[in-house]
Amino acid sequence: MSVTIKDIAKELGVSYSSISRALNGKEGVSEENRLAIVEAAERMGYQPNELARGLVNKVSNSIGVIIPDINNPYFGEVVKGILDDAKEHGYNVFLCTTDWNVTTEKEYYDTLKQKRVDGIILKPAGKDSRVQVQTTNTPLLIIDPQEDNCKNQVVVDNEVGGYLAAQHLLKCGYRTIACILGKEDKLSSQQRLGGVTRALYENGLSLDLDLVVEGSMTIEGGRVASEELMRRGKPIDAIFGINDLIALGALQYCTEHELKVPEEIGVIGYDNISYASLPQIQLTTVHQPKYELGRMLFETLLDEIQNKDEEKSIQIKLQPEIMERKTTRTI
Amino acid sequence: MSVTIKDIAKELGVSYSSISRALNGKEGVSEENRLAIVEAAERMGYQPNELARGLVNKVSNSIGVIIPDINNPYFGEVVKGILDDAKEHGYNVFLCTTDWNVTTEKEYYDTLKQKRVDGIILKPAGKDSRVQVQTTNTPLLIIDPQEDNCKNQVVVDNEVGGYLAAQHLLKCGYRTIACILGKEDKLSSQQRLGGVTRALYENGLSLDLDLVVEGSMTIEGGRVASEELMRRGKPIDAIFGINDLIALGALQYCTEHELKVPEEIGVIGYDNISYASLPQIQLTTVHQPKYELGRMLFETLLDEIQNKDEEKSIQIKLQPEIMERKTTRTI
DNA sequence: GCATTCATAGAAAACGTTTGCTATGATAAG
DNA sequence: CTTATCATAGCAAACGTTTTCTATGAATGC
Repeated sequence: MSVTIKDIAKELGVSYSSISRALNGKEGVSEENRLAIVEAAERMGYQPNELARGLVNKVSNSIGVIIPDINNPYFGEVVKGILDDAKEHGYNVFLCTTDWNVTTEKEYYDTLKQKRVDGIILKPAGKDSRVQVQTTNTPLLIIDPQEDNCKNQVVVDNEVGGYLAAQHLLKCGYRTIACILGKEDKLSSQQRLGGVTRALYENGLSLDLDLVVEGSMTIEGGRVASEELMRRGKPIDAIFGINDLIALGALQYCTEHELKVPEEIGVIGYDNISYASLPQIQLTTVHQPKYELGRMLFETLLDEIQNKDEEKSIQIKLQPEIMERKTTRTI
Repeated sequence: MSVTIKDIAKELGVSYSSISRALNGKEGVSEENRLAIVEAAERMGYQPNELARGLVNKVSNSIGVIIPDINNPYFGEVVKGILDDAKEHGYNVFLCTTDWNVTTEKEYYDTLKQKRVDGIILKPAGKDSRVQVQTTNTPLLIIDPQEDNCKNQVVVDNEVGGYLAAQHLLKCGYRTIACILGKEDKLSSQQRLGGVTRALYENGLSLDLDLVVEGSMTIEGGRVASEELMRRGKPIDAIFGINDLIALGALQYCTEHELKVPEEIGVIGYDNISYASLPQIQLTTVHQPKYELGRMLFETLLDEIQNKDEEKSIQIKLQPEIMERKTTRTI
C-alpha cells in the first residue's frame, strides 16, 4: 500500500540498510547517497512505519493516559499539560476515560499494554483499582497515589490544600464547617479532610462528622449532597466542596433555597477550574497548578522510561494556594 | 522481556502457529490443545504484541482525533462520544490538540499516519489547513468540512443553528443584532452567520456588517470582542456569540459595564456547554448534540475503515435546537 | 609495490505475529 | 487392502524496520 524502505531501495538500486542509515542520520553512508536517499524519500512520500520500528526498537513513542472524566475541567487541564509536554518530546498519547469504573480501567490498562505503550499515567478509578503497580514492567505513574511507596511521585499536596481551605473559612468567621467529599475519589477526599481537621484543631475546634457527606463529583452530585446535608437539620456556617463541581452544585442548592452566599453561608471549592472565576460565579476555591502538574507528570514518566533500571526516585510536591473570591465573606 | 507466542510454544512443545490459531479462535487446532494453550497463555501472563499484529494485519485498532482545544467543553463532549464508541468497538484513540495552529495540526497528522492509525477524525485548525484529504489512503473524517464534496460527512447544521438563534432574538423583540464570530473557526462562523442573515431577511431586516466582529473563541476573547463592538458606538439590542465561551465573555463585559441582561441587552450563545445551565449563568443558547455527534463521527469513520473500497457515501445531518434561558427576555 | 587502515555498502537475522502451504496420520470409501 | 478424504499441526514466508557482521575497494604508510 504505502511506500516502504524497500521501494526506495529498488528505486535507487541501493540496499535497504543504507536507506535506514541515511534516514536516521547514522553514519556509514556517503554524503552523495544520503542526499539522493532523502530526496527520493521526500519525492515518493515515504512515511516510516512506526509499527515496524516499534517492533524492533521495543519502543512505541506513545503513552497512555487513563483518567476518570475528561469533561471535568480539572482533568482537562492536566491532560492538556501532558499532551503539550508529550508532543515536545515526540510522544503521542492514547486517552482513556473510565467514568470512575475500575473494570473499564483494567480493560484500558490491558489494551494499552498490548499496544506496547512506553508508559502510562493513571488516575485510579477507585480504591480497589485492579491495576497492580508491581506486576508491570511498563512504567506507571499514578496521580494521587494511595501509598507513599511509589518509586516516582508527582502530587499537589492535598492535606495542605484542605488545611488552606478550612483556614480561610475560619479566618472569614465561619465556625461550623460542612464537607462534601467525593464518593468516587475517597483517597483525595480523606487527605483534604485531614487538612481540614488539622486547621480546626489548631483553632480549638473539631470536625463534626455529621456534617461530612459524600457526593458524586459533579455539579448535580454537589446539589444532591447539599440537600442531604441540610436534611440533617444542623446549623451550617460554610460548605467545603471537595472539588469545584461539587461546590458549584452547593451554590446551586443555595440559589434554589434562597440562602445568601456568602452572608448566610460560605462556599469554598477545590481545583480552581476556569469557570470558577466567571463574574457570575466568583467561587472561592483552592487553586491547583493543573497544567503544570500535567507537564511534570509527563516529564517524570519520561524519566522513568529512559532510565528504567536506575534506582533514582523522583518525588515532586506542588503546592496549592487559596483563591479568595465572592462565595466567602470578607471580614 | 515480556512473554511471547514462542515462549508458550516452547513451554507446551507445539508450533507457534498453533498458538496463534488457538488464541484467535481459528480452526485447525484440537480442542484438547486449545484448552492447554489458553490455560498456558493465561498462566504465563501472555499479552499479544499489537505492534507485531498490526504489522502483519495492516491494522492498528487505533484512530487519531485532532481537535483545537480539549478545554473547550464542546470538544470535551464530542471527544467523550468518540471515546465511548471507539471503546465499544475495540479501538483506542490518540488525542491531539492543535491550539488552532495549522503547523501543529500537520505535524500531528503526519505522526499519526506513521503510527498507522486506521483512521483520523479532524477538526481543521484553520481555513488553510495543510492536511490534504485526497492524498491520503487513511480514512479521514472532517468535523465541519469546508466543501460538500467529502465522501462521508457528519454535521450539526450550522446554518439552521444560526437561523434559530436570530429567530429567537427577534421573537424576543431584539432588532439590531450584533455577532461575535470566531476568528479561529471562520467557516462555522460564516455558516451560522448565513442563518442569521436569512432570519433577518425573512423579517424584513438586514445584517449590519458594522455589528459583526471577530474574537478569539474563549471567554476572554468574547469579552475583548464585546469591547470592540461597543467602541463602534452603534446601538445594539442583542449579541450573538458564535460559541458559549464567547457569549460568556460578552456576559462578563455586560456585568462589568452594568448593562442589564436581558432587559437592556440580550445575549445568546452556541453549543450549550454544561456551564451554560448553571443557575448563576442561565445562558440562552443553541444546543448541539455533542456527545451524539462524537458517537456518530466514530461510527461513520469505522464504516469507512471497514468498507474502504465501497463507493457508498454517508451524509448525516444532526439538528441544533434553541435553549431558552435567562439571558434573553421573555415577551 | 605491498600491507594496513578505513569508509562505505550489502546480506541477513531479528522483532512477534499471521497465514498459506505442506506433511502426517487417521478414518472412510471402494 | 488400497486409495481418497480429512482434521490437525508444523514450516516458512511475510509484514517493514534496525543492526550486526562481512565484503569491497580506495587511500594511506612503509
